[in-house]
Amino acid sequence: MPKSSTVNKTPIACTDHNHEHCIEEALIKAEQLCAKRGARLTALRRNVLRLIWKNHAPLGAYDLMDMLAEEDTRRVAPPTVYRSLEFLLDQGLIHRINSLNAYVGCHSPSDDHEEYFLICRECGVAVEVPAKEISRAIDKNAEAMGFTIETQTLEVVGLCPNCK
Amino acid sequence: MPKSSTVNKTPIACTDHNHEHCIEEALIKAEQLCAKRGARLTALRRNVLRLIWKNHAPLGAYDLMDMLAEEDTRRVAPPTVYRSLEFLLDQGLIHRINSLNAYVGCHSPSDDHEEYFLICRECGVAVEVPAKEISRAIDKNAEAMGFTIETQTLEVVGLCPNCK
DNA sequence: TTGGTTGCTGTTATATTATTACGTTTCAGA
DNA sequence: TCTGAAACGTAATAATATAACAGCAACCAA
Repeated sequence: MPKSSTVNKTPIACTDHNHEHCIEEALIKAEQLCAKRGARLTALRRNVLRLIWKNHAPLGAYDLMDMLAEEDTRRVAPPTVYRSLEFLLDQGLIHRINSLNAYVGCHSPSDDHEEYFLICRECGVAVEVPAKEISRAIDKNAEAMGFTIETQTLEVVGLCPNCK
Repeated sequence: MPKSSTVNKTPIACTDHNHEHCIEEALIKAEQLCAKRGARLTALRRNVLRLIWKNHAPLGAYDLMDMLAEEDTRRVAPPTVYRSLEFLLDQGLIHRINSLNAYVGCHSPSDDHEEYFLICRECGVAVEVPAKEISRAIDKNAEAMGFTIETQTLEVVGLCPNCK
C-alpha cells in the first residue's frame, strides 16, 4: 500500500474539543474564499453553513429547514435550502454524504483535495480523511480499463473510537 | 500503491457481448446459492433479479416496478419491490449504488468480496471492480484512527470507453 | 441616480424514493 | 392435514428533492 499520509491518531471530531472554534474557523474561511472568488455568501447561505457545522455529524436538508425555523420563527421551503446547499457544494464548503442523504462541512475548502469519510453508525460523526494515494490508485486502475474518472465517492461506515 | 489485482482491459460490460449469457449465468448462480443456503428465490424475487440484469446499468426501484407492470399487466406496489430488493441485497445477489439510488446485479455473489464501481455518467453502465487491496488499506488507516470498519462504499463516476 | 440585468429568494406544486402498518396467502415441516 | 413462519398484497404516508414561475435586491453602466 502507499505510505500513509494520514495522521495515525484519533480525529479531532471524536475528541472533546472546543467546537465553537471549528464553527468560527469554518465561517471565516468561507468568507475569505467567497470574497476571493467573488461569490456571494449571503445571510441565508452563511446560516445554512453555520448550522451544518453545528456538529461533526452530517445533517439532512429537512433537518436544516427545521433548525432554520427554530431560529427564525419562520419556515423556509425546500427549494430555498437546496439552493443554499447547491451553492455551498459548488464552492466546496460542504460535502454530500450519499449513503446518508446528508451534508457535512468541509475541513479544507480552499484546496482541491480528494477525500473520503469515516462515518460512525452510532453517533453519526463523519470524519474527513485525505485520500490522495488511494484516489490516484483508483484513477490508474480505471484508466487501464478505459474509464476516465470525474468524481469519486468513498464512504466508510463503522464505529468511532467513542462508540465502540 | 498495491500491485493491482485488476485485469487491465476493457470490462465485458462495455464490450459488445452476448448479454443473454450474463443474465442466464446470474440466474443460475442465484438459484444455486439460494438452494445451498435454504433461501427462497421466489418467482417475484427471481423476476426482479432478472430485470436488474436486463443491462449493466443500475435500475431504480420504480423502474423495476414499471418493468414488472409491463410484463405482468399487473402493477406491483413499492413495498413488494423493496422487499425483493432487500432479499437480494441480503443474499449478496445485487448491490445498491448510493449515488444513484439504484440497484445493479452482483458479478460474484458467492464470495465475500470487497468491490467498487466504475459508473459511466453517459450510458449508465456500472462496472464492478475488485477492491481488496484498496479496501484493506482503508481498513488499516481507519483502525489507526480508532475506527472499526463495517462497510465501505466506493463509487467512481466518469466516462466509459464507449462514451468518451 | 436611474434603469437594466443578473442573481438570489419566495411560493406553490409536484416528482422521486422509501417505509409503516396491517391483512391475506403460501408453503415447508410436524 | 394442520400450523406457524415467511412471503406477498394493499393503503397510507414519510422522506428527500425538483420544477416552474414570481418578486426582490444588488450590482453595473450610462
